[in-house]
Amino acid sequence: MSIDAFLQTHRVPRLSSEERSALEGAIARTVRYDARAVIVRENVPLRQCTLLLKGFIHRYKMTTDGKRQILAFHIPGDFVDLHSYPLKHLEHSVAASTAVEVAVFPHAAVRELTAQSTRITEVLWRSTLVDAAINREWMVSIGARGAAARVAHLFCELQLRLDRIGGSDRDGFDLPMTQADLADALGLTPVHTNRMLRELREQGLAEFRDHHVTIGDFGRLREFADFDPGYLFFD
Amino acid sequence: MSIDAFLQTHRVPRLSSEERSALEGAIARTVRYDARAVIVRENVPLRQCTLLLKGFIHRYKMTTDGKRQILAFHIPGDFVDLHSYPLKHLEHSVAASTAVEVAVFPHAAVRELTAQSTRITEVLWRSTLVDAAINREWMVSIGARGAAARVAHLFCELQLRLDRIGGSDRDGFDLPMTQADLADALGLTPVHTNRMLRELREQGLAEFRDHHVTIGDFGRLREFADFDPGYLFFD
DNA sequence: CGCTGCCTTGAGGATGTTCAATGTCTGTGG
DNA sequence: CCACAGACATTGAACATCCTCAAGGCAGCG
Repeated sequence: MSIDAFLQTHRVPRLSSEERSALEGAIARTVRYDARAVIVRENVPLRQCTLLLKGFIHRYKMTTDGKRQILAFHIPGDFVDLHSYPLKHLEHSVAASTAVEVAVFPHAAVRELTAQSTRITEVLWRSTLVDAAINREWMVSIGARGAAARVAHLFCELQLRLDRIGGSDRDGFDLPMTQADLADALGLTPVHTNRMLRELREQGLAEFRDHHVTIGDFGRLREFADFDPGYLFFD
Repeated sequence: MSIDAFLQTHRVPRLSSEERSALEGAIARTVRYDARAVIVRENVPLRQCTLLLKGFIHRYKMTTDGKRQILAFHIPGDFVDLHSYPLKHLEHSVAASTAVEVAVFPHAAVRELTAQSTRITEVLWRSTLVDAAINREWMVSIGARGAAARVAHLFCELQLRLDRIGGSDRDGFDLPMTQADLADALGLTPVHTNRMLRELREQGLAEFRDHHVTIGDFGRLREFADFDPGYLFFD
């Protein structure tokens, strides 16, 4: 049952129950990490991938002058570093945003899965490519959208992704990051992120307080953010 | 022989001559496009992928208010939209930067390849993930590097990628884009890009003139740009 | 010629950053 | 129970970076 969220996130193509249990069977073990623990360090050879079961994870890269760019936020059901299977190592690091529980898939088990079923292979491959599509949309946000829209766009994305796995509540969702984390994801400073959050709040678009995002009117936020969910590939 | 550049870009794992010819055999035909032709339009169902043989291609996405973010530049040997195979359609568009020649791989042929050889599958999967790694590095550039370093970083990347396929010359490489194209890739305005190019020129780091980039001292440019080629996965 | 596309430069302004100070909350140790 | 430290949020003021608007230059081309 531990891969339910993964399957919800990637509905296409549907897998048979044999395929589902083959996937489940590839899990070697589950592991817990404390908040802020570094799960994968860049450039270290890897022999396993991790699927996130509980909590939040982020991926990031540091520049020489000490700036951190957060590359992705991951929620339960995300195959956080499946791309380490074809790549053998990662060029960025992976860390726990909160206390997390992950399922470990040894590369050897992934290899067996792909040898046995081209359908499973396509589902796995596809999931790495949806991550890439999200990366690209973030490029658009950081490169071409103003700061306030950038914050709003991230909130829209997380709302929909969390909806899909039952991780949201009536009027928003829990977001365990700090404003400084958001800033590093959005290519802004913490100070300016704070001001943009105030603007969203004053305009009644969204509020971020006590690690919870409250969205009054999703349609209005979506329009403000220039948000089109197509890139999430929920088909 | 048309996939030589692809194999040079993705040296690992090495393929047997049977695997190479299987890859070659999956090519249905080659097609030419004029400069600026749109090769793939976003959200249109696709039944084939294109491998770039000659010329330059870029991928891009438009925002509602008319800004264009260029997501990637492709050079010969790049499997431009292989990710359309697992995804079935793209969330962005693909266009020819110059007159180009591409090899067409029907999705059905890719499916046969993956059914026959897990090694080929891994090579193809890997190539889509190297593209994603480049996307992530661009996120770092746009989000965390100053404008001048951003331009320099792009030049470093293209130099190394072109070196690998024999597309560079002694002191630089041909780059058919306009300054406005570079601007849209870097998240800058054309005016500011122009000023950053002047700065690089005045500092003796790099010169962009007549669609040619001349790099005096790669080491110095690399340091200026905070460039680390690890993300290109040339192992 | 007189377009058109692209590059270049200047001046002024918007957006986002930096630096610094203050407030709040929480956990910790005396 | 209180004092204190640390992490995070918030605000102001000055500043840097990058953008916008506008004009002019140059080359290629019908």
